[in-house]
Amino acid sequence: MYAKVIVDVPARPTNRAFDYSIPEHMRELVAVGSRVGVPFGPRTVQGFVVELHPGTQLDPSKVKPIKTAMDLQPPLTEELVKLASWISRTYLCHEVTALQAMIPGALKAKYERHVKAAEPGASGLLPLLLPGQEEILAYVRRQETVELQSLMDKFADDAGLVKGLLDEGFLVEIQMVKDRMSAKKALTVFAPEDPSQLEAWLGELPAKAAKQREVLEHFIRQPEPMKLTDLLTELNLSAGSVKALADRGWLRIEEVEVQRDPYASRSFKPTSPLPLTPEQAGVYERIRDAVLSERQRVFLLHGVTGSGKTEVYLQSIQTCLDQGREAIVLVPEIALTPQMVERFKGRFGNRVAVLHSRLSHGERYDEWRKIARREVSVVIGARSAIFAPFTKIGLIIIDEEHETTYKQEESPKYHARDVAIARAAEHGASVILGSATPSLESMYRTTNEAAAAATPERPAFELLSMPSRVEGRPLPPVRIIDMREELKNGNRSMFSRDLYKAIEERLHKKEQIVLLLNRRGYATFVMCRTCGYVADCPHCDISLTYHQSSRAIRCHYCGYAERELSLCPDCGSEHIRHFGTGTQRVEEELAKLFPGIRVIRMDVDTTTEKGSHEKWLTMFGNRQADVLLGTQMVAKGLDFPYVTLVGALAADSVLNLPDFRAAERTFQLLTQVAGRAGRHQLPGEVYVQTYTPEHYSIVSASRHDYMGFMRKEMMMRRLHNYPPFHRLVLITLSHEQVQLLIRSGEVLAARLKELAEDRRDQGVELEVLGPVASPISRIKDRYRFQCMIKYRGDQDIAQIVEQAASVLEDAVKTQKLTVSIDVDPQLLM
DNA sequence: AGCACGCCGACT
DNA sequence: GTCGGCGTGCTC
Ligand SMILES: [Zn+2]
Ligand SMILES: [Zn+2]
Repeated sequence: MYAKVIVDVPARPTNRAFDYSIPEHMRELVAVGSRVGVPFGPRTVQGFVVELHPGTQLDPSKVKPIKTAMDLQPPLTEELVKLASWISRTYLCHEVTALQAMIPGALKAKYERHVKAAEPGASGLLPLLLPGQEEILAYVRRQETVELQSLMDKFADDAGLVKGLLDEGFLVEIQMVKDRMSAKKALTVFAPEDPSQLEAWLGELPAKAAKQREVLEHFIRQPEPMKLTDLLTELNLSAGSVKALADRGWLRIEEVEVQRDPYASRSFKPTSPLPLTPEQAGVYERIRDAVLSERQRVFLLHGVTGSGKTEVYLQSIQTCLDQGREAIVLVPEIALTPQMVERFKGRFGNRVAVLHSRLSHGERYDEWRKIARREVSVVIGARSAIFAPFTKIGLIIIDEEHETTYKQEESPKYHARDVAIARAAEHGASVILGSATPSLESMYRTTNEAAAAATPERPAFELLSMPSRVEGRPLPPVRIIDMREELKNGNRSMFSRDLYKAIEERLHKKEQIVLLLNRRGYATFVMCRTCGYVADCPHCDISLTYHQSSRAIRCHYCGYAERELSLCPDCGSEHIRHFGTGTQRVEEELAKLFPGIRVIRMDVDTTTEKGSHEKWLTMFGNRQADVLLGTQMVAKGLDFPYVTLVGALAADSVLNLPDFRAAERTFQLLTQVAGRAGRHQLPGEVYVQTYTPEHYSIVSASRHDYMGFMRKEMMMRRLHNYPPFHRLVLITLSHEQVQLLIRSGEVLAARLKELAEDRRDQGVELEVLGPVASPISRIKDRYRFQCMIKYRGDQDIAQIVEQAASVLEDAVKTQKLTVSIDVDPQLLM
């Protein structure tokens, strides 16, 4: 038997399967999707088995055997292996990178090189050792095996001697491929199955063995096995007494694999399906029928905030589970709060696994294993949960589908929405894309125009709408405030007079306020007030940001840091201003304007600590503060019944960015934050401060008019050939020398145009923009240039891009040029 | 990506 | 004459 293996060497020439023979004793352990250790040239690397064959095309004597089988059960299903290949072709990444993205971090390869001393005389030579080598050899003999790196470190001055010992065979190398996961084991105490036995033994105990008595009594009360550490703390004992009982053979202590359940300590109130409104019921029935049909269907569910999408999700999942199939729910990381988890655990109990980045390696692995072992049938998680190794998926839900976090910024640069659709095709599953502000890309695919161009790979979407709020409360009125007028009237503060009054009123009535400040345009920086000098990173084309906590200024891209300045390096002035985050400034101003105001500030500075995000929200929910002030992150999350005022302080700060999605982002953010006000009994109000009050994204958001915004924005996009009408591929090149970079960029652009021209008769038509300098033109001393390709979405141009990029292969190899390809980029940086 | 093999400059 | 520089090419 032979296995085709994708090796863990992410490079162009190795981006293909290599054949290995499967030793007889490994037959049972090697399957499609297993990880294996294989010899690759002079070293040993990890690989993924992607195919099994009875024979090989190669000269069998050239084929080496697999060295180690790393899994008892393959961590990837055949479907996921196939999906990895699709991802690598679609997003132009190495296949192994796609495979790696599908397994939990704990299983990522770790390479260790160990050495041991050769058997004496094995080399057949009299040991002709250099001075010092004998010492090294003796050290290794004492340790039996030593990790090569630690040996090199220990004898750092004589690294050459170590190398010599290796070359001459006095030391032999053992290469190991490991993963970071050693299943966590805990000593567990077991009582005999017959509890009456324990009572009998109780009598046999010497009177003074009080502690041992306690242990036996415990197991009479609770015969279930218990972790030793838990037992010791509960009964306040030392291990000796338990050990003594085990020595008598009365109790058994064994190492048992533990599963960490991060939610074990929480109890979830079981909930039952709620009655649906006619609107919800109509939507639910469409989804139910699709799930039951077991065919791929994609729904775009446009539901205003508060329209009760979650209940529709829950009941649709129930349908899917009743059918014996599984469900995946994706939620933006920031919205994956305990409250959100609770809604799913409350309904489906321990059939739910939760995957998110705040779990430790081990916790994540445990949740993942519950999925792999089919102990659960629902997964809720952030982007990468789309790779849950289920085998019978019936439903995939992507909540807040417009969120950019569903696009991975590192390779593989996949979009979870597209991966979901690909998996749904394979499983005959339905996909629900839910949002109050659907992305234009998704909306476009519900149109007749898109339906006409639909392919199995890019199916049309079906639009479902939930335009009314469940509790019937209207969306809050939104007031646009023209900050130019304020300026004219001499108000230079961040608060307009109207917003000021509104805040004052809420404070008086003891109601709560949410204030939003987009981060862009209010970034932190350091400036000399005398000469205007701004501290820039010496390695990147970006200003340094001020970190109040460490009193340092640092670069967000390369980590370069220096102490805060006291003198201007240019003019020597002492008038240096360290601008904190925008929110920090707002906080200061609030304190000045409203003495005694209680403000919770949520931004990158205050939410880095694990769990802090939730802590602040809980505090605010308990009315321990008057104002919740923050960036994007306050736009999401909980319902706060006492919030009656929402203020967007600089609504247009995103609009000024050179990004064709700026209007869409602005609209989404304003709509989302407006949904925070007046969700319960008390009526709410929203104030939007802006310097561009006439902009359609702001006007439409103030009217809660998604369709109006969407039509206008569609027109703009069509006019400029932007997505969703055309698709984009962004190719970014980086190198230390600008000249080489420009030359490479030009070669690439020319090659792209040439290849497109060659295929003109096959309907290929693409526009190549650039090369131009990237918006951030230098990072870590490397300059960056980019080419943008625009093309009609019905073409498959991946192969052309791939081929064109290969002309740079030489420069990549010999000159350290880097090429990064982003298909359907979300950020044009 | 690594790592070995192989062919030219400045050292004992 | 040799040590080591990194260009070139391969890995089942
Ligand atoms: Zn200055
Ligand atoms: Zn930098």
